[in-house]
Amino acid sequence: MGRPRQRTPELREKILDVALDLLAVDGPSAVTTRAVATAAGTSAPAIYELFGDKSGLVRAVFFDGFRRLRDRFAELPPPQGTPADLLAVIDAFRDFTRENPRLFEVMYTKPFAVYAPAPEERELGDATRSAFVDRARSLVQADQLHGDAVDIAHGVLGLVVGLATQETAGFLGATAEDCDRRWRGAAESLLRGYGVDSNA
Amino acid sequence: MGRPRQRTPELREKILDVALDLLAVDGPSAVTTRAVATAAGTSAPAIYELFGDKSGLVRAVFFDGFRRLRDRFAELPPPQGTPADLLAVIDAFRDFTRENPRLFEVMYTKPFAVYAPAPEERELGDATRSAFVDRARSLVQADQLHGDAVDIAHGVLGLVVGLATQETAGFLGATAEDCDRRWRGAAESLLRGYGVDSNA
DNA sequence: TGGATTTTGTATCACTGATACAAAACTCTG
DNA sequence: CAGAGTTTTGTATCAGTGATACAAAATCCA
Repeated sequence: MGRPRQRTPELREKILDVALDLLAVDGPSAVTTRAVATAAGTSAPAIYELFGDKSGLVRAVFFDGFRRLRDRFAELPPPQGTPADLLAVIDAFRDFTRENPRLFEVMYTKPFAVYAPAPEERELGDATRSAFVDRARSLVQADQLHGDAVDIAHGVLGLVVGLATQETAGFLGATAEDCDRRWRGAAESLLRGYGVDSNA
Repeated sequence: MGRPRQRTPELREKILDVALDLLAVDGPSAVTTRAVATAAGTSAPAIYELFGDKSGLVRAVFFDGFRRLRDRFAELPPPQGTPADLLAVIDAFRDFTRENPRLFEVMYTKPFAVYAPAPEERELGDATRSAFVDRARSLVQADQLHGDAVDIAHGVLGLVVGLATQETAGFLGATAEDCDRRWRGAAESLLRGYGVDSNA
């Protein structure tokens, strides 16, 4: 008995969808509690009941971004045991950041002052690591790359995060050809460098 | 005649110093117009007279960051014509980001919703490019690296921005040794990879 | 000393995140 | 079927932010 509930898990998803949409279209400054609530057909306090506070909403966006990225990686063809396996992950990562630049920024930079992921949140949400680490490990075991697989994965992730940051900000190059060439050259060079046994 | 001026270029510098300090100590959310003005011994409208608006203040912080980074690069020993020249720039860049993590974020990510550098501002403020590009060009001419020097510089810059982003956020590694090893491994591998003539 | 002039800081606005609480919406009993 | 009882919701409000109009302050000169 009592007034029927409207602040359901379904409304939570609706709010999250609206937040993702506002973020993608008009950027972080458009994601205000009032704007999100109104566009979702409810009022601001619903966000606080369903997400705790605004940082909870941004956190949900953050996790959803990593879920989508994981789905993207899951569509990749099975690894063949060559460095091209890692190049495929790099390409998929880049495609994702070009299609979802604001979402990428929420995941890897901190456009919202109210939310910075704690290390454990980062690990939970980070689907990236395993895609990189698993392939790096296979390649190290196959003697195609040399060094610690986790170190290599962090290096590759560092490169792609940096290139994507520069590209989404418009500073990687003026033309698509410039950006393509720089992505490809850097990715191939890094893997080539990891392929050399520096202790040999 | 009239009331003596207080909103002088000296006060502008004072305000900028205060903003840099508040940013470094308490992060972007501590840089409010009131807090900066009070700490500088003036009132909020002075900021608007001297900087236009808050994004103007953040822009000044942005430029000051690149000035400091350029000074850091200027202290580097003269290039010797080996890939170690670029490794030295990479090390100096990393040192800078570890000593000024919030400032680095203002320069390369967008922690303030109100300010994103326009491409021409980025080029003006970017002392990074020439330090990387000049050395890359020398190494390409000396046949130590292969490819376009500007492309290589963008690739190296991408790597260091990404690694620094991850490190300042605490996601590059749990210990200093982890971070050191991953920086070194990635930097050396990338340069090693650029050293191979992929068209040969 | 007091008018004229320039500069400053206070008071205020719109908007944001956040929340208290009265109105709304429903169930069930007498 | 009226209305008490219960639960939920959205409105009204608060403090803090970026921004600005304008009265008060501070000076100079007649």
